[in-house]
Amino acid sequence: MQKKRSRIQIINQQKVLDAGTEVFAKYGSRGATIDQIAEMAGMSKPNLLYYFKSKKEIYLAVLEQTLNKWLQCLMEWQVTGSPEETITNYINKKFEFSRDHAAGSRVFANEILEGAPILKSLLGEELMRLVGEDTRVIKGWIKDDLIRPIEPIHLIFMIWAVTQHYADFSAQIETLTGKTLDDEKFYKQAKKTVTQIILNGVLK
Amino acid sequence: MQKKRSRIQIINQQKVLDAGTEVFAKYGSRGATIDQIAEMAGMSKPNLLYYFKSKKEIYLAVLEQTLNKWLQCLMEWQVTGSPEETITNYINKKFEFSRDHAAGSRVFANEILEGAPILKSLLGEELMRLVGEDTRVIKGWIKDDLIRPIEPIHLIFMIWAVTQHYADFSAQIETLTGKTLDDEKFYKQAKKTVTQIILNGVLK
DNA sequence: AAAAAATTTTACCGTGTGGTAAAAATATTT
DNA sequence: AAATATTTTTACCACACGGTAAAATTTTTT
Repeated sequence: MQKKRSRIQIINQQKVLDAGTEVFAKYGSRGATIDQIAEMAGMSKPNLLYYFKSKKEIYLAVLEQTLNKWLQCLMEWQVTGSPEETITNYINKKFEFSRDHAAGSRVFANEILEGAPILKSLLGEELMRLVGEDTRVIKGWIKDDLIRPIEPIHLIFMIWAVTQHYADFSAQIETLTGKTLDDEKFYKQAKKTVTQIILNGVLK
Repeated sequence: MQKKRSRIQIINQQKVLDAGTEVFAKYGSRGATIDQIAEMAGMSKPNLLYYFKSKKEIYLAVLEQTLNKWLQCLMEWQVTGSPEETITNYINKKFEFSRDHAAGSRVFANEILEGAPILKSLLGEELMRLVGEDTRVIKGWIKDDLIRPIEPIHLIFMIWAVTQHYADFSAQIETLTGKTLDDEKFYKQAKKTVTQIILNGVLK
């Protein structure tokens, strides 16, 4: 039986989550410090610890928040129409996520680089199930002769890899192109090229 | 005028670089600790600091070692034959790198997530030049009507993204498939699927 | 307006971490 | 074998970092 969160609580907890996302995205759960997060959130360290009682608790909350958004993204697509439509839609969603939750994507990247100790248990079955579904859909397409015979899991990885790349490695991309996904024109160009190559790559 | 490095020096410096690569790969330059590196290298912290006088120095040495291997990989390919041959060869080389230098790839990933403060200056021009060359080659192919008209830079990013994904996110890949690139069969399957999709994606 | 509850600040503490000094031990050269 | 140079260990130090206690302040309720 939880008491209703006060106005200030709601605001400040979100401030901490936002700041935490930025800092964890850059330095990972180990490299990030409470002081950094507190400063970015615009409050003193003890004040921050009034809302989250430890660094680990902030990290877990950040991971969970990001996770929910990510899972939602993965589930939002539908096998409504043709493979072409479905894949296009899937890539769209993933690109949108990379643009709108770049920091979150990087928090994930850091967590996985650390061996995914938390994500493994947080995601566990859930992701396996989702990937299983996707694999089955793709296998169906192959059986129905709608796409070339490829190993489904690697197509999924390809799409994840490429879309996440634009979020996770934006620092590199920016040095090389001067652009990020925030640049509308660049965003569309990247999405178009990737979609084109993957579609032509798998469609018969 | 450097004095000749002793037998023990050569062995132990390499031990530190190897251990450093592993630890920095997991926790990044900030999250990694000298103690961790020393333990993994099988020596005491002061002993390690006898060979490298600071954490930063270890990190720079690790980055540089990895960078050289990576640049070599990027330069090893040749525009000898057809786009098909060339791209296949390029993907091959990148996959090989991901398998044989997975930890190094992760060190890079961490560095870029941190904003690439060191890599930016270490790579600077070099990478720009290399990418510029690749871009020009691809543009040539398009002009000669050998491949579809795509935006070259995104094709390059795609290949980097996918190949690096298998090294950087191997923890995730392992939970989902139970395999890594060390598994010969999985390695070949991944390479084959990725090559197939990209070739079909760009070839006319 | 007074009382109660929630929030923020100040002043800390123990531990982890980067790094050093100097003695002890080991290798190498003479 | 003695002398010298190199390597390793022991014993530290200062500061960063995670976290706490309690007083001071602000907000909300009565």
